Amino acid sequence: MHIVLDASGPDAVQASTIGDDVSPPPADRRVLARSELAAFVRAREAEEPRPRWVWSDSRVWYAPLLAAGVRVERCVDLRLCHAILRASSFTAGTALAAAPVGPWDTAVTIEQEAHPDAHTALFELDAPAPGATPSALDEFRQQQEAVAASSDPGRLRLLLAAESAGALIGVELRHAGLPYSAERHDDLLTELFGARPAYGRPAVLEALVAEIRAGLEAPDLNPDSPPDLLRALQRAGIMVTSTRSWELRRIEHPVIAPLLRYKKLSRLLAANGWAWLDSWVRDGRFRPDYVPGGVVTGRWATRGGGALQLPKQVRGAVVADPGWKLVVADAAQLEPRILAGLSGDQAMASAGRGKDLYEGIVASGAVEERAQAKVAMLGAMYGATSGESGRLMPRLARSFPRAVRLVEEAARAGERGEIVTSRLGRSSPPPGGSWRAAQGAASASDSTAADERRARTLARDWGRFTRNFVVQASAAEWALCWMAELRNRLAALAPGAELTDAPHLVYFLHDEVIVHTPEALAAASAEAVVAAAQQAGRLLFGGFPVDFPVTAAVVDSYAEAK
DNA sequence: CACGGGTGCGCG
DNA sequence: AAAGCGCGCACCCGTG
Repeated sequence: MHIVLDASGPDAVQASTIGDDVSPPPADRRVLARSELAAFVRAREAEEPRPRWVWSDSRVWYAPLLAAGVRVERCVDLRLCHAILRASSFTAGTALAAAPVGPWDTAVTIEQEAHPDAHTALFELDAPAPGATPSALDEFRQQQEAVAASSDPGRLRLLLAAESAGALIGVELRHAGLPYSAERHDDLLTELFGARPAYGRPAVLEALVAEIRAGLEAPDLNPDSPPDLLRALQRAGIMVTSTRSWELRRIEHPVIAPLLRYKKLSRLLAANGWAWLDSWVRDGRFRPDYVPGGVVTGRWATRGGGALQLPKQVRGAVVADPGWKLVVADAAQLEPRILAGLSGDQAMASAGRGKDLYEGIVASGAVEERAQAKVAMLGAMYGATSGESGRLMPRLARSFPRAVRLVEEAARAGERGEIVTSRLGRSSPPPGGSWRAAQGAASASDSTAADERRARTLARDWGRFTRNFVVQASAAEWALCWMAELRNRLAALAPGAELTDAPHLVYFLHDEVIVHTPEALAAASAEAVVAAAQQAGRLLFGGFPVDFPVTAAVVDSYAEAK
């Protein structure tokens, strides 16, 4: 059963109840005052079977519900599902895919323009004004039609359900927040920089700047300016072509040590210093703005707060509440395992049976050392052409021909300008106009060698993107299934409890999750994490025997895990 | 003064 | 060891 929510006025919501066959008119259709919505949803969630809520955008509809203490089990996030169905090769030729660009394609932009400050907007966002967005019911019907007419309705249904679950989780993560000790963070900063300065650089950084200026005999040097710094280095006889740390690290010169130290410290201060603490941590919680589906591959993005770049250096400030624990879990070698499943490569799957896939590759005899196995796998998935990684490719291809063939074919398709598709049906965007123009110019009768070189470079670049897309996008699908399963299992550990009174997800990082749980349920939460990973593997790859081991550490602080 | 591209570095 | 995928963010600097 579905209940479709539509804004039907500034203060009114229309709720239409429809069955699994979405074509007949709604069995029930009612208009509610917005103030009645939370109670209505709460009541429906208490009945069996629970409905699947169908709405335009989970951030708009779900955040106020959560704020009112109401959780939902399932939804359809029409905006996210629309984006998938528009682009998927599975739905090519359906009415939805063929329709001209419409409001469902631009909804995000409209919201962003109306509410540029997403940080505060989350809880203030209103449902789209009537007329701004066409009927959710109509859109839902068109989406169902597209799925039914697609080449693989089963996989697409799973993808849409997982994507929608992700949308709910994104809102819940923001609502719960990551338990974060501002005090510990402040202690760390104070230890590194001294007391917080009222303005300007902390004394520690100022001293390093003085040391660097003296060492390079450049009294006015601004070490934050790469061109300025590069000139000063070269004047001092240090022949580097950039100011990147890894390049500087190879130079022997007394100025290098303070310079590298300055770079490391100033980076930490700029990205996660006191200013970051002030804007993003409040009441013991870090609340970043997650954007499910924000990356072309279906990975999540973040807007503000930099949640997906939380440096290892500060993870000690992520601490469980008293009487609570963190379950920190990550999927071991997720992407190579995904590749094994995608390609049906039995040899690679068996290399990954048990714990460490890279050790398994060594045991298979393809390479001698774990580090080689890792660099070779990454090279295969990213399209390395040179260096150690490039040299190892033939050996990898000999031992794992199916896996390597799959990524090679994805790369060739991209080079031809074709789209590629993930396990469950997310397709890559086609290359843009300038890409096509460059290919056209290279094959024209009057093309120059430069035209051809440029076209070839662009084609190879795009091939590396599509090569990686099939793996990264499928891994993102696995992660969504993992989290969706986990969310259900955690909810079952404490039926009826409010989100933050029971074990709940507080962090997600591509192949890693953190659960915040009362101590008594920590072991059960850790088991749920592991079981959910196995279920995700079955959802994506059915009976194909590829393992997805996850480590699940029960800890007080994020820094204690691995 | 705002904006956009480039650089560098944090994460997976 | 430092190229090969996907990001976000701070900062610099040139341009309008």
